Amino acid sequence: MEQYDHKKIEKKWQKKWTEEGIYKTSDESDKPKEYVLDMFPYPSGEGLHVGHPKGYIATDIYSRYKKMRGFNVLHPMGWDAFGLPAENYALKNKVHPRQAVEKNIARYKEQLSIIGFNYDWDREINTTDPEYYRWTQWIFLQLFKVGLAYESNEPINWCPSCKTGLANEDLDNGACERCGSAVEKKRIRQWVLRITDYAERLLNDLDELKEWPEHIKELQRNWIGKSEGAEIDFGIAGRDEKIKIFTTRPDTLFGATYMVLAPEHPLVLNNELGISNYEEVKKYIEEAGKKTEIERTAEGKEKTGVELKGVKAINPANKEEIPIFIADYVLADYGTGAIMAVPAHDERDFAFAKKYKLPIRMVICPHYPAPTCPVLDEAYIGNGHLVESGQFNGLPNEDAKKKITEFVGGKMKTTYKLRDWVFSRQRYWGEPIPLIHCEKCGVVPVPEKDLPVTLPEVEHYEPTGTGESPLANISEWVNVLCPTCGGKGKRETNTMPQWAGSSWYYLRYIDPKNQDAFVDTKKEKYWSPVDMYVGGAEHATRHLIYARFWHKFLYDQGFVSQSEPFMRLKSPGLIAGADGRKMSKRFGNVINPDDVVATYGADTLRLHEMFMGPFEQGAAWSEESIIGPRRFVEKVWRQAARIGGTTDASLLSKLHQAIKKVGEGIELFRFNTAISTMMIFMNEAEKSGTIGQGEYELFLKIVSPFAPHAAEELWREVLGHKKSIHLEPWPVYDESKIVSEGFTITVQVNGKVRDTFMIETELSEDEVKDQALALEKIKRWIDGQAIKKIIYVKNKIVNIVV
RNA sequence: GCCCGGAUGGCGGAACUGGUAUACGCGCACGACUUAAAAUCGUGUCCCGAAAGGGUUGUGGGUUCGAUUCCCACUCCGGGCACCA
Repeated sequence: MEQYDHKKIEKKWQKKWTEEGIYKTSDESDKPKEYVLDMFPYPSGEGLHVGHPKGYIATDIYSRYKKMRGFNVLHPMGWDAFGLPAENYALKNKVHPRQAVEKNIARYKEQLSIIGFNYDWDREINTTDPEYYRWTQWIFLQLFKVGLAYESNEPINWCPSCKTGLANEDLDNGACERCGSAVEKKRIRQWVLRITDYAERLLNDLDELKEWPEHIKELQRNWIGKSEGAEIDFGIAGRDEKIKIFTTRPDTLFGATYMVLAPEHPLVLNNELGISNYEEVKKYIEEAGKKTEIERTAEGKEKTGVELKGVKAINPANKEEIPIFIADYVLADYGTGAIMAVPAHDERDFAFAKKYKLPIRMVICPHYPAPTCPVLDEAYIGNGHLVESGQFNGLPNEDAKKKITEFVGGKMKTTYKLRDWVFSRQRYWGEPIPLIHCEKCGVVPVPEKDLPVTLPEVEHYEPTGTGESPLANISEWVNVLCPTCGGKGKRETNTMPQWAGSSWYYLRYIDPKNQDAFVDTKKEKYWSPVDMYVGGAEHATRHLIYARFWHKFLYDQGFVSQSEPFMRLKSPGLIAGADGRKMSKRFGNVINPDDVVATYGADTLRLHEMFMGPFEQGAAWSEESIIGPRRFVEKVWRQAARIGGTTDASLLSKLHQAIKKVGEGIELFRFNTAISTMMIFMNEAEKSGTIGQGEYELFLKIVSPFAPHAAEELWREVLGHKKSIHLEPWPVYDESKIVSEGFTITVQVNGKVRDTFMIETELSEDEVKDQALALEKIKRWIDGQAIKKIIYVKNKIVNIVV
């Protein structure tokens, strides 16, 4: 038998598996289905580093295992290729984004293929393929039809020097990352999706996702940020206008000693209140407008504000006239953009009141009845009973919330942090939004039969400088006839964000070539939902919320059969560079999987990444320890030459333990311990010398998901099997073969281990205790002291308390 | 500031529902094979101690016959969110 040489076998089998089509998925099967999905990558120009495949290796092992367990498995891969990264890469390298994407995809695919993944490439999808984005556009039209898409003027980050909109990500401390100019807010016409209509369901249905990690669900809950409170109108002294505020603490209304509006509050912007110091106010508004969100929200920032002179608000609870301020710590787009300030019971209001010497009135006392209310040196935000609150005095504050709200004619109201989803970009490289602006009919959807609205070829795909998409410059594309009235119309020139294509791609894999529908209903019913979804935790809030939103919408429209898309979710911990920092070209710590495969082989890379530690935990790359998994593969290889005779009972026992534990480990994504179990078996096998062929084959099968190439080579070339090991059933372990070699009883005195002894078979409690007490060492430790009690844990421990 | 993780030998980590802490791997040391080296195999490897024994899972307390595991307080590290009324 030849020596193990990964270079001789890995490419060979990858080719053969493709030729034999062993990874083809059938839509018709009596088997139960299992849909195993990776978050698809966007093919950047940098190529894969060694951290990227971690999740793919896990799903590869998992899906191979599920196939062996008799499931019909769907395990596809594709490309999320629209969006800024691809566009920026193209701009930088002076090629068309399409060409850049094609090149990068080819590179990614090659890199993935040499690791030996079992994707069904017949189902490959690409979000930039018109046959794909046709359906992305179609889904948008369905949203539009029911009123979930609307136009609105939304603020964006605008770099006045580059003349382009910037994502938060492209900001460097409030300035443009590229040119360093201060970034402004600019309002621009945008398409927005009403995701907030789904806030309550997106929140509640998290409870049904039993197999999602709790911390990811928590992230989503915080992102949705439900809070229950009240909306209350404050009058303005001597005027008819009212100012609506939102508060979660209507119980503290009597303690409201001033009011704060966001600088962008419409009543202030339009100077509708007769403010006497408007010049000063205007200046503050301008200052606030210049600041980025980052500056406005910096930690521990001193509160600033300006009083609106000549105007007073009326506290509706006690009719007191109170001053009104504007301050940038109040945000225009949360709640109503106005608050009542209760300095005694809110930390921010407290800090502000101290600075501007405003009255602080305590209306909730922790101890009731309090002889006097203590002087506060910080806000009291806890519970208590009401004081100085008229007829509500003495009520527990929780009970007072509703009562006070009703008393002043307010209403209880739920708000969410979640904001509607700004769904347009003024960029070239995205799906065109399939709408036409008609002079007569307004906004008209492109008829479904005319989809896709394809991206036209342009000479310049750089941003235009006007804030409009480059598509706006192509008049022959923009000017069209209105599909409704036949009159003059103009195409919408905004494109969709990268999130669009990734919000439904998992459905397209089910039926990737369907020309008549985004997915066939029957196939969708069979494959949905995704059973196992693996991808980075950085997508916990955005991608996973957007996809859940679209899925629920499609469910409501009757297009899909399940209300949630992803049943089980796992996030791989990040693989950092050897220096402990994030792998990045910038730090020069990037390890390319191609190099690792060339040196050690794909099987070793796969084992190593899974053996590094718990799957969901991060780890630094270490080239030093990869030799361990490599030695393991070599041991398995060498053992094939020692097949013959029989397998002794102890090795047989280890084998069945391994079958059991490896299966459980894969199910639970505990690959590191699964691998150590296999190593233990191999060590034992080496010691015993020979192994029966049947037993060796069983072991090869459990190794095969981890090291598919070596296992296949041994199975077919060395052992002479005709069909692939990857089509074999998973071995059934035999509990009776897992023979125990007796039990080691630990004897403790007062909880400290003093001795151990073996019992061959299970004995009665009294017999074990007698044996323990008879031990010489134990006798010495007890040394005539009175035994208070003896605790016995079956087959494990005797603890003698003296 | 808030939320979520985490802290175990020289290093990565293991320990099922509270029951012998340090499995497995790396590294290191010694030995076998070899003229030699590599590879491989074997033995050892938490700390103190000659031994008996004692100590040890970030720190300090608690519950328990018994705590890496449960509870309280704190320190440090990683991630997320951020003046959300």
